[in-house]
Amino acid sequence: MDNDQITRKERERIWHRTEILSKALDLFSEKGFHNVSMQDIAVRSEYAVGTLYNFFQSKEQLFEELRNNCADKILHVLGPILETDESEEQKLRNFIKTHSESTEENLKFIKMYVSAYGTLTPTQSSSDSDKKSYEVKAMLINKIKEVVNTGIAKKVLKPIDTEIYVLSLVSSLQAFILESSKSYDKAKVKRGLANLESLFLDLLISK
Amino acid sequence: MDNDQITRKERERIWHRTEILSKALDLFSEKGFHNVSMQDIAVRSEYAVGTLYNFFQSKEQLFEELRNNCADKILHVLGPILETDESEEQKLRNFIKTHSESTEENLKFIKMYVSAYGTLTPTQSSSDSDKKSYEVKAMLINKIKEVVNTGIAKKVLKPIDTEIYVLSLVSSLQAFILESSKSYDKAKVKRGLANLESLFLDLLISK
DNA sequence: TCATAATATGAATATACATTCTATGTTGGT
DNA sequence: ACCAACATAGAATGTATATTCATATTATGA
Repeated sequence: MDNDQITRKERERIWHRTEILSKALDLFSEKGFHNVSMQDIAVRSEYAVGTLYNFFQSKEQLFEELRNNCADKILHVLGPILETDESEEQKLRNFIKTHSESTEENLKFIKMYVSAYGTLTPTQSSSDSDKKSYEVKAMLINKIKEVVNTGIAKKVLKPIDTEIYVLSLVSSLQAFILESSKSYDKAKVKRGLANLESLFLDLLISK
Repeated sequence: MDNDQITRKERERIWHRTEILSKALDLFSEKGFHNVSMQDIAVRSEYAVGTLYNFFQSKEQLFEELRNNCADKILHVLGPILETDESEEQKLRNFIKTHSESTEENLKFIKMYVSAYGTLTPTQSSSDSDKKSYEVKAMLINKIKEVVNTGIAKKVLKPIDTEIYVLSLVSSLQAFILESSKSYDKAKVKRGLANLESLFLDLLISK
């Protein structure tokens, strides 16, 4: 129980927290923020309502934590892909492909986010607690723009309107992921993403 | 006051109804379904809360009516564009271009819808009252698919995965409209749509 | 002008939660 | 086994807001 090592109690507490977060995420992604009550979360996570408040200040705060986790995870998975030393073309291909793996995990986040705020495309910062996940999204979008712009500057990609291209790419990926969540079929998702890839890459590569 | 002509009273009643609907639409599109109270609608429309219930059974039902109006309007504007006797290419171009006119009007609907359900892309019928607007959207998407497929069959368009193409086109248009709603600048919207048009048409036309 | 019907009103009621609080269990050290 | 310290429980409280309803206002036509 010395002070630089975490106690079992602390470990358990953290574990319980993540359990609650995980069940809450399931619920939020199924029904959306407003249609999930603390009661619901309590039942699903097999804790009492009061107990939830030992872990989280409020429903808002619980939700916010999920949102931030989400942002972190997405940035962590997708960010590095755009920073390798491969060609711009390859970076973009990898970026799109990766969505088939991160989908199962991130789908819930996407759904949750979308169900609460309506869109994943950055909008005027809805509330204020929103900030972090908003920044993360903006950051990611900027990285993609950068890759495309660099490619264009190097003349390995066709010159196009980067703004529109990236908006289109990102929204298409999101729509696709939401769409595939209906009937989850890994093979189908792979195929769809491959098609999306050739769709969007054809635009950038002169044959 | 004979029975086949509408009385002034009835006309007024209808007018009052649409006034309420219009103000409610403003509110819903600004803040989303859950963040607007009947009180809010009453104040904005300059009626008392109780009066609203003379016109609508419930908040839900009021919202549902707006949703259906929305679906009808969209279908009415965009449907015919896909049914002219122009070339498939031209139909698609017109479809995209038309978004710059219908934007101001439809933006509110889109925002309202999105703020309540998270996406405009058809998903599994969320509730059940959703049915109509769901069907309308599916119908529209099918029409676009048909146009693309016909074009491909006639060999005037390049063969691609229609499913993905249409999903991508529609979601990009929506994202773009939401995006442009931030800073409303008609010229910019036109330019953006022109770029989207060439983006998506390039994919279908072999130079 | 008055009686009646139709509308509109907003205070009162009902309901659905978020949040708090006290009682009850549980754990780990002695 | 006993005692803190801590964790859990779920009933009680407070609040926001959808919905109702008794009353007031207005319109209609004799």
